[in-house]
Amino acid sequence: MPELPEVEVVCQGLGPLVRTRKILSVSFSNKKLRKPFPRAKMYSRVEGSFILGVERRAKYIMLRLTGKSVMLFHLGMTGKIGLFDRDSPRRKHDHLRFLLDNGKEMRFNDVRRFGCVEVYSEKELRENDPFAGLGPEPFSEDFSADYLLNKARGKQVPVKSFLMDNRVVVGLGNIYANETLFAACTHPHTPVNRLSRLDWQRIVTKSRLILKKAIAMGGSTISDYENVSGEAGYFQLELAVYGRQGQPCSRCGQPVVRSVLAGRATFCCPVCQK
DNA sequence: CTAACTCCCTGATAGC
DNA sequence: TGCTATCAGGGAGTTA
Repeated sequence: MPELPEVEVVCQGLGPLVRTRKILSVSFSNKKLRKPFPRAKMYSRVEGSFILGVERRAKYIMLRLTGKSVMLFHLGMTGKIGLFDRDSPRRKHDHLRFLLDNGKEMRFNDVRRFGCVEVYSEKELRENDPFAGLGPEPFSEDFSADYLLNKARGKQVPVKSFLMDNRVVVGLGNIYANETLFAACTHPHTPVNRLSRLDWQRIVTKSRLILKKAIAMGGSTISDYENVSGEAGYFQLELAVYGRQGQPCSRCGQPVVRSVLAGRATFCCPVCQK
């Protein structure tokens, strides 16, 4: 489900709903997510704490808590966070429930269980940074044509796989990597060492444009993404190539072609993207 | 080292 | 109706 725009929309929606709220108790399902629940830390660091704020880093949702604690959520492919009345019926695949001091419950639901939840103290965060090794945020100055040109030196990975690599840049997943390359007129299979500084500049500019627009439109709902209020996004209506194999390219009318790159569905217009 | 492949898991959909 | 195969927004780990 969620790439940078979807995670950003969730964070923006969640913040006002939970900021200043106290977490009274935590409940777990009997199935583990990608990693086992950090139960001990949930009881010692999360229960009884207040939520100070919600931020996004890469595709993580970060809740800052009193007591110098941080709780991280990763939505994986099908993770969802929502606010519900404490007595409302639980849904299938609700794996975590946080009872708040206003009668609401924050619930983490994840069908495929590729998501995860972690709890850190600020000290642990500094000493054992879970974000170490991640590349820059797409909207940061560090994400530049020069940076990419340098990072790509001597590598032959296809540019689409490169953009989806967290160590290169965070937040771009399969949808937005495909869309960025279409907008930048760059073929997804191009080995990265063949791209010029100008090519990279186009990629930087277009990726930011697309991510920004996707955030403004509430993200892309392909099958089941929804924001904290259970609403779908609209950016899927704007997708130029993702999922559109056989349909005419919006620029030249030739059919969009689907291929597979590193096991991921890849879409491009072989005429417009060189 | 790089790049490709495999696996984690459930559910929707297509084809027989 | 029901079976089987394929595919899905991510990412970590293994293999050649």
